[in-house]
Amino acid sequence: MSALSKAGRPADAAALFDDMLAYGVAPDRAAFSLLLHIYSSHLGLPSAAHSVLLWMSRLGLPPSPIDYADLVFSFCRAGRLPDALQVLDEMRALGYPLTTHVYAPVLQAHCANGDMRSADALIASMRLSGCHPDVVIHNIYVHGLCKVGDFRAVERAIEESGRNGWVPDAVTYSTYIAGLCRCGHVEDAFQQLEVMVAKGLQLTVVGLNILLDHAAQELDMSVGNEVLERCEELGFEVDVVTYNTAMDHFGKEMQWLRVLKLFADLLKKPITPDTHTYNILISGLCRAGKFKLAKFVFSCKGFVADTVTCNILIHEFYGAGKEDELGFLFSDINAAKIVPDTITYNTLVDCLCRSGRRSQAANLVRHIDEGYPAEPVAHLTYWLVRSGHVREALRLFDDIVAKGVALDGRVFANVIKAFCRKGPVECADMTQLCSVLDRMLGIG
DNA sequence: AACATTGCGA
Repeated sequence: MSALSKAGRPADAAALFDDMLAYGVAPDRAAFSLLLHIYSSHLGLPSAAHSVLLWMSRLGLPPSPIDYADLVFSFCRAGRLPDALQVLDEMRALGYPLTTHVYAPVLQAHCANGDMRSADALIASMRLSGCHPDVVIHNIYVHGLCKVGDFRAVERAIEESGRNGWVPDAVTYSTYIAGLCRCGHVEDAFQQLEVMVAKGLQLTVVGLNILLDHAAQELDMSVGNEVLERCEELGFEVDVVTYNTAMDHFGKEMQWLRVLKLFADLLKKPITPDTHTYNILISGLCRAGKFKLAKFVFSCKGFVADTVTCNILIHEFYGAGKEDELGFLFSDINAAKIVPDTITYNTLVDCLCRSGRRSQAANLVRHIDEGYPAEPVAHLTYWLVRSGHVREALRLFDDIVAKGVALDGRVFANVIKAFCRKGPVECADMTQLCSVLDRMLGIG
């Protein structure tokens, strides 16, 4: 079981436990612990893990503190905070030690909920119970503060770190810098970069990529053509994402030659392009009108297309009126077993509607998945209303309701958006809008 | 136990 789970086959490992029972071999404490770990950490099934815990207790094999910690982690990751807190209480009742490892996922869950009051309370209770919050605990906390945009509190936490017995590390500052970027405070982010460098700390590669990404949006990237070389001069580690980010920005500015040059540079370095790289390249080539070259890249050896590649190509080829050339794509989709996602369907609906093929789009939406998934329906509705076919939209709603599918809020939002887009000129539409909204609210 | 950036649709 251990070997299978380490080889990335947790489901097979769990099945092996059943085999063991079937052959009459009685599991010992270690076997139960392993099964619990597989359910909680590898398969993300906290309820199953919990039943293993009850099962072994009943057999007189007391679960260890590590088993309980696994369970806490698993409930937190599944977003089941109340269950996690209950397990925590059981641990307290049993007199098991509550370590930072046990508290970390709970704190993480509070932060993910944006509930910083509970996060503060948890850290305070850790101190009271004699479990000193360490760097990792504070890094989780800082991430939570960044998420809610409370940068003053981040400053305060770092300032008080000495008194509270922890030392901010590269993760602390990388988290802080990424958070500042996400809120558009790129200037402040660079200031923190200086602070951390002065302390002898190096930004993580991911942190660097985030900073570059946001800096490129603010600064004039076209001047900073040699940004990547400058990075390497400064000793920053550059990876494939760094190149992808730069290529994407030049692509958005329609500087196709620069995109190609960066791609060529990348190939010369010991950096391997990934699917993102090729997708950025393909979308850039299409937008530059180089469809033949895009097709060539698609068929290159070593490039594995994914759903996004297909979404890009569908969008671009339809936009250029070249949809009959998409045959190469569909033969490849079947070969690679690429599964269309909701964006694929949304894109197809948009493309069909844009070229006036409303009934084809309606037919598609009717047959996706179980029928009438929310997002493609919302896209179809948007186009029907925008092109003045409100009656068709109403008929669509009837079909959906008749099939027993509920009208999603996203459909509702797109109806309003489409009417707004039409503008105040067509006053007659106002009564139409009201009748559609009444229908959706079930009062018309 | 922690930080997560790049590609598609409206």
